[in-house]
Amino acid sequence: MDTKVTIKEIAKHAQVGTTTVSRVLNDHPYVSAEKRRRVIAAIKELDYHPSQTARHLRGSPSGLLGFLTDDVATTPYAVDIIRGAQQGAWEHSMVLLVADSGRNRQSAEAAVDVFLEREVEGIVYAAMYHRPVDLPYDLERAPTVLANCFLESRRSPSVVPDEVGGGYNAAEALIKAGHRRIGFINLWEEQEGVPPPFPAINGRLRGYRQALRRYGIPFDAALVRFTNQSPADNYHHTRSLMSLSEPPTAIFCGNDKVAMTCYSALAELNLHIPQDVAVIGFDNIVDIAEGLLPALTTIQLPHYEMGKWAVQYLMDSKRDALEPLQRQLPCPLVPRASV
Amino acid sequence: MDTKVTIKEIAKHAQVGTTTVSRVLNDHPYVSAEKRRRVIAAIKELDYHPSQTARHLRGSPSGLLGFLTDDVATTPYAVDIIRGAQQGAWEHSMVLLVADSGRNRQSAEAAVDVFLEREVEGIVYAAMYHRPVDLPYDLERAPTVLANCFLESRRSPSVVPDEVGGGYNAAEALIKAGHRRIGFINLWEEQEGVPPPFPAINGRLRGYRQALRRYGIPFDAALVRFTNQSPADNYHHTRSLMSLSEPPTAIFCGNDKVAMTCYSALAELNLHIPQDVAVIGFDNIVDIAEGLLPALTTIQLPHYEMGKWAVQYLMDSKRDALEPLQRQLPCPLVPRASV
DNA sequence: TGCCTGTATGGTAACGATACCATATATTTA
DNA sequence: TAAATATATGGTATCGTTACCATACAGGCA
Repeated sequence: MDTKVTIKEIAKHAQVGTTTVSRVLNDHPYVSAEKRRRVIAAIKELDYHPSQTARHLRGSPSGLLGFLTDDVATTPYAVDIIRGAQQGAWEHSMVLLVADSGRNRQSAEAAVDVFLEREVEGIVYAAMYHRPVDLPYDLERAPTVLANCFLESRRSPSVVPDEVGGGYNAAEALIKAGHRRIGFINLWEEQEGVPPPFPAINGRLRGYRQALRRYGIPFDAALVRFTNQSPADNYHHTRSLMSLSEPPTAIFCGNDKVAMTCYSALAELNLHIPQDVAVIGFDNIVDIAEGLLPALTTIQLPHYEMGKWAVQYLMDSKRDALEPLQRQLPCPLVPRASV
Repeated sequence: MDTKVTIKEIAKHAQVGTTTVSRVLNDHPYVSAEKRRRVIAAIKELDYHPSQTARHLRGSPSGLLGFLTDDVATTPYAVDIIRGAQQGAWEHSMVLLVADSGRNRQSAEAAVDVFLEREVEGIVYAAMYHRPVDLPYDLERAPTVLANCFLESRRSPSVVPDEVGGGYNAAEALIKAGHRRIGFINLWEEQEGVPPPFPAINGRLRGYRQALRRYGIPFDAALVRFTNQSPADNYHHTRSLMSLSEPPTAIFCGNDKVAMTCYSALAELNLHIPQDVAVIGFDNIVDIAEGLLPALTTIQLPHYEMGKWAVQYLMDSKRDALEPLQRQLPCPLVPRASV
């Protein structure tokens, strides 16, 4: 690189003082048209770019946001959170600094230290699946918004998917298509025999029940299953549901992967989708949903929106303390051909 | 936040000069054990963190790397490139600044300007699928490494998947399992009737042919198909392959999505995988590959590795000019149950 | 004893941009 | 016409850190 060009050289080149150059750069008044013109010409000619570093040292905000994830790579589209955050940051003329917290608390602390050394104006802590988390650093250290996760204590603002609404939307879509017996293969993840606190599981079930109630359909526990998400288990539950004395005419699958196995199981039974049985998924893993035949109707998780919201909220409440608002974003229906 | 604590306060608190504090911070010699102890104590007590901004202004390198993507979100795991880059950066004590280039050249230029204003030490330009690109900014502006894409001119170093090797690996896995008639449903993407230059397509086909040649199996053009990637077309080609007078005993699918449709088509024909027909995919979209029954044997794209390599190369050749090395990383076999 | 070298220490000028202050001229108002 | 105000302009201290310089004193050597 050539030696970087500074404001001084612009000043010399345009035959003005450095102050005048600074005034032009920041649109301050009290610069004659003639000098402004000369300065702008010099900037163009020398390809000058102001140093953010110097600006920041002088007192301007850093223009930096930290984005910290747990790197548990589960569902691939969760990374849309980062795209949303990036977009939000861009709209506020901010840049995103990303790090992942690694597996241990120590390297997470280190990542936050790195953020703070660069004086980020805020941190988005994002989880790859919706769950409660322990923040791996002291909350006081920087304004923080949680995305796709939350603190049990609710002391930080957070933005998460409205799982209840998503479950409701799924069930309602099936009901509106005329179904009254709706199987539900919900997710499950044992942890030492204790029911997991994951909002996806309980929330979607509550939404499912709400929809039934709303449309006057009695709840039948036999229709609700829990899968450990192995294809074998998904398969088993589909078969089991369909062999009930009064089998469902529609199946709400806990996620698109379950739906995928469900398709195969139904195909083996020679049941056609959606004529014989309607199927609805959850997550909108596009590769799966559009790859299946017929294409899978499913529910979208608002990953992109959560990332964007988190940054937005961080920016909006810049000066004030951060209200620990717990925001839920809708999980809309993505209608395709399976209902 | 409290007013940030500076080196001066540490100096006062430890009753030494600022220079001594700086020396302790940077492990310079000529500090007595006693003063070193006092300084370290003061740093701990006041929770001091040095300002990277000031350091950088003073002349240290910025410690920043820019990561720029085209945001064409296609295959979800491509974002592993960013994880790899992040990991690589971390290992070099660098931080990653991410931006996406937006749809148009203009906003890409703007993103690069942002990078340069912060004096990134290098830029990784990553594409979401393997292809030739036009760099949306002037190469001279910063040392650049391309990941998952390349310049036609090859003037910048780049790291891409070894598509030929991947195709070879897939075909070889099938051959080693005893298959001699191997169908290949390759990808295709028409662009005004002109065959696309995408390396995935040509490379994998070449690999497939190499493997056949290596094992003395004659090439049969009837076994090679091209799909526009719509489920309908994938389906059609599977059926068509299986209705040949001498149908294949194994099918190499251009990607996992194709394989997914292939599974359904074979199920309808009452053909079992892998007993009747073996299937192999490409991409290792885990949600698909592990969700299918039987689990799909496939080829892994080295996304994570490309990200990491790009950063590594950028760092290794920091001082010297960047040799325009064109690196190919292997696409290894991921054996599961479908072969 | 005088001089060098090695150790220890702190003052201060940079780095690049901006805010404050001082100054100078032009324009308005009493 | 004098005074007050608006417009224009540049010098310089400052942000937090480090490099350079100056200083000081210890011990080693001739």
